Amino acid sequence: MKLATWNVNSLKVRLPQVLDFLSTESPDALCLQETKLEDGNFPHLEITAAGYQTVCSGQKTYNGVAILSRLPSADCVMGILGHDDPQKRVIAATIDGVRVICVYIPNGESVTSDKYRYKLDWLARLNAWLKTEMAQHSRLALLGDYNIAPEDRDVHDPKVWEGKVLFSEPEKAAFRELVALGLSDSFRLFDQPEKSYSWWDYRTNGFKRGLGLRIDHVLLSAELAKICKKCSIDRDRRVHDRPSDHAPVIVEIEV
DNA sequence: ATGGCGGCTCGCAGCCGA
Repeated sequence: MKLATWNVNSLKVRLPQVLDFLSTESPDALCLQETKLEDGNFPHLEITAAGYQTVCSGQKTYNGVAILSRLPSADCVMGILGHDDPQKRVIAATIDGVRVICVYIPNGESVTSDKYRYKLDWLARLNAWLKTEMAQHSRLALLGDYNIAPEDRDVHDPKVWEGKVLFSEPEKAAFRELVALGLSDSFRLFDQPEKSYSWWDYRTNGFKRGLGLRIDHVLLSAELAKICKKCSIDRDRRVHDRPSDHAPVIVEIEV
């Protein structure tokens, strides 16, 4: 089974690139973030024609998540249970016996922002909800844009980023608390190239300069981690004409 | 080097992302 996650930064703009990804990678499931589309405008025709079914939870302008899958999905849940949040950031579904949870964790803006407090509160709510999801599903994958670089090696210059949003201690602690639920960062189960990142800032011409962060992750439950065979970042997608600022992350599991 | 980009909108300027 191949699972992938990609913050597309507008599905309207990136649809041709998503269709190309589906045809060349043939993932069993693809989690999308920042679709920026209301559900009524979701490109179901094109996705269906590519051989994929969709569950989506979107809104215009901001946020929006979706899971595309070859096989039908079951028990779809939108949002964090008990958290009445107008921002569409979570969708979960069971696909071929695997609980696939797609998340777009808030950005936080800066450590002094109200949005940063919202981010930390949101992460605590996610953690609490995941406990119940994990109790029900031994095969569980949490994929998405976490907006957290968990370790020094995930940041092009840890000194520059020290204490800043995406790399502050409370955010890293929240990431470790997710791992402490019994999840594994699939990327670090394997040897990886140095300077492996999943996001590069458009504004600083970050991609060409190699200035990136690894903030898109696939966390796997113990049962999936022990049969995970590969995790990679598809950085070549960032070279494309009109690329998303994020690259896809792909995992292969022997299911 | 937090913007210089690139997406969005009851749009042509201002917002937000990370």
